[in-house]
Amino acid sequence: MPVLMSPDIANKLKEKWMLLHPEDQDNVSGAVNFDDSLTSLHWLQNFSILNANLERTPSSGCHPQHLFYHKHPSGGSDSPSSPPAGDTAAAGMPQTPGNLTTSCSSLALPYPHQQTGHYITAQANQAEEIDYKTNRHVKPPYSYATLICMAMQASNKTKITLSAIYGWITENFCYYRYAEPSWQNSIRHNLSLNKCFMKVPRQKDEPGKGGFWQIDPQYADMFVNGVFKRRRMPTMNFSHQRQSKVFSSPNSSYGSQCSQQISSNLFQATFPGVKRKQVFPKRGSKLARVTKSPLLTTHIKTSDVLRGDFDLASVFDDVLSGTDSTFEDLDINTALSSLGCEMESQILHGSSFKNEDEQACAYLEASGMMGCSMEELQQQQQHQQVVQVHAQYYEGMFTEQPQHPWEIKEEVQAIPLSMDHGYAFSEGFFPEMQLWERPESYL
DNA sequence: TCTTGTTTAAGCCACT
DNA sequence: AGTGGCTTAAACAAGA
Repeated sequence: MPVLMSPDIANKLKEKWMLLHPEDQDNVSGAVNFDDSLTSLHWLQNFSILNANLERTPSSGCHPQHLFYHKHPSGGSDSPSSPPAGDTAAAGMPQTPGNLTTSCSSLALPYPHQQTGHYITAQANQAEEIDYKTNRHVKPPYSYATLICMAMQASNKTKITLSAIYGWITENFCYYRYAEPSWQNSIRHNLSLNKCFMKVPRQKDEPGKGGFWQIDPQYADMFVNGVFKRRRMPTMNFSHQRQSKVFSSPNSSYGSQCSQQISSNLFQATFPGVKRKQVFPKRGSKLARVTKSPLLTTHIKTSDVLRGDFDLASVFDDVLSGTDSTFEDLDINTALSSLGCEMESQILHGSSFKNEDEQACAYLEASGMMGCSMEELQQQQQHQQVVQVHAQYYEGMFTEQPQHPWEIKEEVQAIPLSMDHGYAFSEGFFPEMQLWERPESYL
C-alpha cells in the first residue's frame, strides 16, 4: 500500500535529514523532530494562540514559515498581525506598497509587533508598519482564500456563514470596509470555485439564510500558517465529482468523510503532482454534474487506465470509500501499487530531484499528503498490523483478482476501505490528533 | 427585494 | 509560449 512506508525507508530519510540538518542531531535520541509544519495541521490549533516563532531560523528554503498571528488587542476575534509569508496568491499584488509577501526561496519573515499589531517585515532591515485594521488605503496582501481561511479560523467554529466571513473581513481590514462591495462577489466566487472550501448545508430546522462554509479537510494542508499554499501541478485530465465536496447534510457520516480524506491523501500520495481537476458541464446542467463512478457506468479500457484518460480520482474515491464498486471492476489495485512503488523509489533515490533538499521536502510533502507528519508516519508503521488485518479481511477479494500480464508483484498494495474501515484506519492514522484536526470536529 | 450561491469570462501575473 | 492561479466583473438562479 503506497501510504505505508517501510521502516528502512523512514530510516534512510532520517539519515538524509540528518545530513542536511545536523542541528537536529540533538533530537535524535528519540523520534526525530522533523519540521512538519508544512504537512501537519498543528497550525490550525495554534493559529490564533501562538505568537511569532522568532527563534526558528529556516535552514532550508523548503522550511515553512511559522505563525504570525496573535490576538488583536481590540475586538474579540483573531486578526492577522502581519502578512503571512508564503501567501503566494497575494504576492505581487500591486495595491499594496512594499510587498510583504515572499516565496519559499526568498525568505523575508514578517514579525508581528506584539503591542501594536502592526505589520513589520524584517526584509533587508526595511521596517514597515501597516495596520490593515485601520488603514483603509492599503489593500491587505492576502488572497481571498486566505482571508476566508482567516475568518473561518478566527470564528473558533468549524463552520461559518458567508455573512460572518464578510463581517470578519470588514472588521479586521479597513480596506474592505470602504471598498466597493464587489469584493464580496469575489469571496463568494472563491468559496464556490475553490475546492478547498466546502459548503455545509444548513439544516432544515436551522433558521437563517444560506449555508455554512468550512475548509475541506482534504485540502487543509493547503493552508499553511493561515495562508493558502498554492500548488502548481502538471495537469492530467482527471475529472472529479464536485458533489463529493459538499456534505449532503452536516450529519454526514464520519466514515465517509474520513475515507474521503484518506482517499484524497492516498490519491495525492499515489499520484504526486496530479491534480484532481474538476470538469464542469455547461451552465444549466447542474444535475448532469452528478456523475457516477466510471466503474459503474463503463468498462474502462486498460489503455485508458495507462494513459490516465479516465476519472481515476473518482475511482480512487469510490474504491476507498467502499461505495458501489469493487476491485473486481478494475485491477486498479495493481496500478496503484506500482505507482506507489514508483513514488517510493523516486523519493528514495531522488531520481527526479535536483538536490537533497528537494528530495527531503518531497518526502515531507508526500507524507503530508498522506495526512501525517514524519512522527505520525512512524506511528503508521506501528499501525501497519492493524492495516494488515484489513488487508486480510479483503484477502479473498485480492486472490480473486485476475492476473494480468502487466501486473507487478509488490509488497505494497492498496487496500480498499469501507466507511467503517476508513474510520478504524484513520483512528490508527491520527492517534494524536487535536480536536480541530480530527475529522469528527467537522461534524 | 435582497442575499446567497454558481458559473463564465477576461485580464494579469508567476512559473515552467 | 504555455499553463495555472488569482482577481474582477457579470449574469443568473434559488431561497429567505
